[in-house]
Amino acid sequence: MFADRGYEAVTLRAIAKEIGYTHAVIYQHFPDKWHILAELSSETIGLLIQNFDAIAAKHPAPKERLFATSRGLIQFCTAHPQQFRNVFFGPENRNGIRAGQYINDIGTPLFQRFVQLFFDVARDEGLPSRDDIVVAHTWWYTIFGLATLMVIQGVVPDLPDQNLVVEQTIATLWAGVQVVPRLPKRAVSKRPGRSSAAKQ
Amino acid sequence: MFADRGYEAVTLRAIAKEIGYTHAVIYQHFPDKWHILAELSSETIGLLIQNFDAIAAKHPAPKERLFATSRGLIQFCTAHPQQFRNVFFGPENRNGIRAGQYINDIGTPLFQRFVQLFFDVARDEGLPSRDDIVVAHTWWYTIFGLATLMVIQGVVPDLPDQNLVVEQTIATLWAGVQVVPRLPKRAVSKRPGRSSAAKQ
DNA sequence: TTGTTTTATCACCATTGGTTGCAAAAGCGC
DNA sequence: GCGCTTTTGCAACCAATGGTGATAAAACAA
Repeated sequence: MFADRGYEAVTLRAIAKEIGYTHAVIYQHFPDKWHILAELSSETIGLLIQNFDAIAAKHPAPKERLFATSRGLIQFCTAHPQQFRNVFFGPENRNGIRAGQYINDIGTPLFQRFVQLFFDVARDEGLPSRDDIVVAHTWWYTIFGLATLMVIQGVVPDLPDQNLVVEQTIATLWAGVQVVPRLPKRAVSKRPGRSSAAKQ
Repeated sequence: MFADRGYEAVTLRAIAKEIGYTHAVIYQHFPDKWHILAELSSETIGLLIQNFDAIAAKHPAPKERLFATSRGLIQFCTAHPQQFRNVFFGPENRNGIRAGQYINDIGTPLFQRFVQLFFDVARDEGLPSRDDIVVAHTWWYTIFGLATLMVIQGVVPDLPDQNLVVEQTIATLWAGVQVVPRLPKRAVSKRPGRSSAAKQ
């Protein structure tokens, strides 16, 4: 129901009616509404990890594994857009924690798997990188960010064929990491402009 | 107040108290709570465009303009994280429209500016691209997605220096677009796996 | 049959977004 | 100043929501 109508639109009484109970009974299983979403989010991330592992298992060559899992992540997100939104961009509990953060114990392994995968690629392909961990972040952020934008509508209008953008992104990333330019050690704050570097 | 505490946490009565009125008075100026956010979002996007133009004006060389506006977008987003979230990931109105979509008339110019900028870069630098518009999307999505992940906490744990990731991303993108590999025309659906290509 | 624990419900609460009718106030022509 | 209209603000109210006991029914154990 959360996936169909969104978290806010689903009322506890509606859930109760769906399962043939009164809404009060739900509080014997969950401390509050938010924890229902947290439970579901945990399952979603579990599926995401399963998906990641299944794809990785099919591709022994690291480079192909990197490509396939990157595509797989995006496919998974666009296949379950509302779940993805609920997990990472959904409501916060009274402590300002989102479900994705709350179950970070589960989410972290996914990211760590990816970092390991990228290290494998760097070794196997002899990538000329020095800061592999930063480059790994770059790749991951790019893919994850792309998945996000494809799931959340209205950020960018008139997007062409999504698959094309995904492939172009991966191809561009790959071309980029093969060169992996030395960072220019640029000083952002060199210009005496007004306040920048706000860090929230 | 929305920027401080978040949309849901701010009650209309709290707003009314802040301005020294009753909450009923607000409905003489806005049809509902959501439209207050829409109005503020409109201002936010206006600032974003101003910011974009100001940065662009300072950099006559297209390549530097591309770099500077890319950094500027991310800086703006991380400097106003809650506004950014409210605009693009905030609540939907009863028609399922987010503020960012609602004021798309304002948001679209920003994207179009960027596309034009990228075309300038491609011409000026003699980029070997064929599908400039797709590559432009790629760059834009990557930067925008990166900004998103830096604003929404909890998606990726243990991020290293944010500035480093930004610079690495831009450098990688730049290295990539200078090569701009021919897309492999990969057939995602070649493998007979189960349902993919879900398009929401 | 007893006593105990689980399960579900009903009635209730405070708060929220939103509406309505009415009175005070502000404008305005004179 | 006076009478009239329009604007502005408010108190009271509404329905719905998340959440909370007190209590009764059911299940279980002896």
